[in-house]
Amino acid sequence: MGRAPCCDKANVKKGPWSPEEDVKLKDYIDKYGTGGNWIALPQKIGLKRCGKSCRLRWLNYLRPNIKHGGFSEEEDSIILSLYISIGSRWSIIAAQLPGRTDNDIKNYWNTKLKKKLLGRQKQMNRQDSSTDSNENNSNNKSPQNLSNSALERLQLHMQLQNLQSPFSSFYNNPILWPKLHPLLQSTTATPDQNPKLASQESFHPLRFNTDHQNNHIKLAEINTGISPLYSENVEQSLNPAHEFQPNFGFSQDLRLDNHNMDLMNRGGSKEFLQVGNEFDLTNGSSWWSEELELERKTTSSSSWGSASVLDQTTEGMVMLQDYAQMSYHSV
DNA sequence: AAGGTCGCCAACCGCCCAAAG
DNA sequence: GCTTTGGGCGGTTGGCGACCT
Repeated sequence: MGRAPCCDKANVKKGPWSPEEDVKLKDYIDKYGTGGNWIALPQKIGLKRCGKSCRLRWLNYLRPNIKHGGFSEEEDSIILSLYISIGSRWSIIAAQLPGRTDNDIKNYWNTKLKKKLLGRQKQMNRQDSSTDSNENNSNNKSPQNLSNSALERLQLHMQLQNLQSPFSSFYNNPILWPKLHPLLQSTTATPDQNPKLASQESFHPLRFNTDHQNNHIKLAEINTGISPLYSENVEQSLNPAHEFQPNFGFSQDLRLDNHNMDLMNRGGSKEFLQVGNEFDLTNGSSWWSEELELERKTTSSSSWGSASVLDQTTEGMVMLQDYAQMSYHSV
């Protein structure tokens, strides 16, 4: 036997909300709040709506300071980088974009942004194949080992690497970097504060060596500097890489950023940040493995399709390893 | 002008999870 | 420790307008 429905479906109105219904709901919540019980709310107001429907209407439309449409390129970048990093967790992504709802972002992604980016990818693939059709192209990894979701995210990531516009700011903005150790996402410095950093031509916080045969990722190098091109919200310069303390002694130089708190809360352990650390992606003990487990769990019913658990694990590993190589390999 | 197709987006559905009883 | 319940979430649907043939 299934769960009892949350409301009497027969006596509940469905479909678009009328302006009168909107006014009723908004006025009530403005005056009295939700009362912590959405299910009881419509009865109190005299609306023939399901409580969940009221909640959705409020959150997605009536709530103050909601923005609709007109996504900026910066917002595009944030959505994209977070999608690559965490997948379709729209509520988390929405939390990084004030005024945006998860529904809005989801719709925007599905109808516009994804097509925009994958369209560019196809265009580029065509160019690649016309100029170099016989050569093995690392961007065209065999798809049979990857789910659509994973493949899509890989494609988008590679897309990002190759695009100069409109996401050229992506690699200059640590906040937008995908799935780094969270503490490393939140720090900033200017070239004049740290000339050493200013001389860097490019910057990647972590570099990994990957061992495909043994399913390991090894942290080969940590660069505690920051992109010299990124100078927003400057707080202080960072220790150069050689001052990095293996026991994580630099933690006080790093700033937690409320904007990124969600990601940080999900984030990794201090042990992650030690050169030479190896991560066996199959044993469930590392940050990567936790991410992988989360990935597997949250996508098991949809994105991974009907693949077996073993396949899913392998698939996730392939993705993470390739991801580490592509994202963090030194230049 | 009319019918068909496509794209967008508000809203619904059903599942999961945590809190309450 | 269990069942029930409501909130939250992501996937999907359906209506509608714009565009195409």
